[in-house]
Amino acid sequence: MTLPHPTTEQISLPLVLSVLGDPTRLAIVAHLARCEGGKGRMSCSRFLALGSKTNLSYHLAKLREAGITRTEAVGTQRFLTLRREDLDQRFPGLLDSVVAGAEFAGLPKLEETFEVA
Amino acid sequence: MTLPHPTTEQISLPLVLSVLGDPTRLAIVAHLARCEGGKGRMSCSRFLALGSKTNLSYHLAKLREAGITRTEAVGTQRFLTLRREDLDQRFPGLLDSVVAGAEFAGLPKLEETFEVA
DNA sequence: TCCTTAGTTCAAAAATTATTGAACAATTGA
DNA sequence: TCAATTGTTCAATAATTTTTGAACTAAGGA
Repeated sequence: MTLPHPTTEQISLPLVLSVLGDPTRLAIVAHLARCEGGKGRMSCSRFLALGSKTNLSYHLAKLREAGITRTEAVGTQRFLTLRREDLDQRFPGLLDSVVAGAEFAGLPKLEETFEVA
Repeated sequence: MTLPHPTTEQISLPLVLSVLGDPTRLAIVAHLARCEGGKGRMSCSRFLALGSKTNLSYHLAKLREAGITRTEAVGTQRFLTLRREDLDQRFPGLLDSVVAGAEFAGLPKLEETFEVA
């Protein structure tokens, strides 16, 4: 069961910007970038502090559809990773500046977590 | 008659991102950045190809309120400039990467124009 | 003064996005 | 097998954003 992701070339700048413009989604991206040097996989449930299960599912789908995150299904869980390399290739410097700015944006903060699996 | 602009510190990242996420507004910003090394002043009417007078007024107000552009009134005209220094200070690298990405985003293109006044 | 130009404001309508809860599916563990 | 966990989908609602046209303001020029 593979979820649909855009290819690197399909990633659209206006879409990326508007998807990142939502505080909940920006907090998710900032958290992914902060944890394990931005290479971490993280299950959706990590983000439950940011909203209901349903609403989170909606926001995470937006991130995936915009090409910002990759979602892999493992069992009943979904693991999220930042598509850092794809984004850096397509829009050099964008993710870094957004993540840096997000640290001071007063977004909902999530605890640092360590992903074992 | 001075229009309200946020101070540099008031510029909010999520707001900047969502305002730039609209293709019309992104085209305006890309055009401002392209002309005269991004230092150009440009009257609103330069952008009429992108929409009606009323609609443009709406989008330009969004850009101003987000702190992306500065609008000065001169007679009946409004001149727009990019707030490049403020944005660079607040979110280093963001504007450059957005403008670079916008060149390949298939946005509505405006003619290069030369502002005399 | 009267007209034109440049742009805003307002209210309504249209369109899009976000949020919710109920129902569902798939996996995992007891 | 049964129950719990993880998350999705659907339909409805709420909220926000975008677009439009009519009316308006404020200069500037004839």
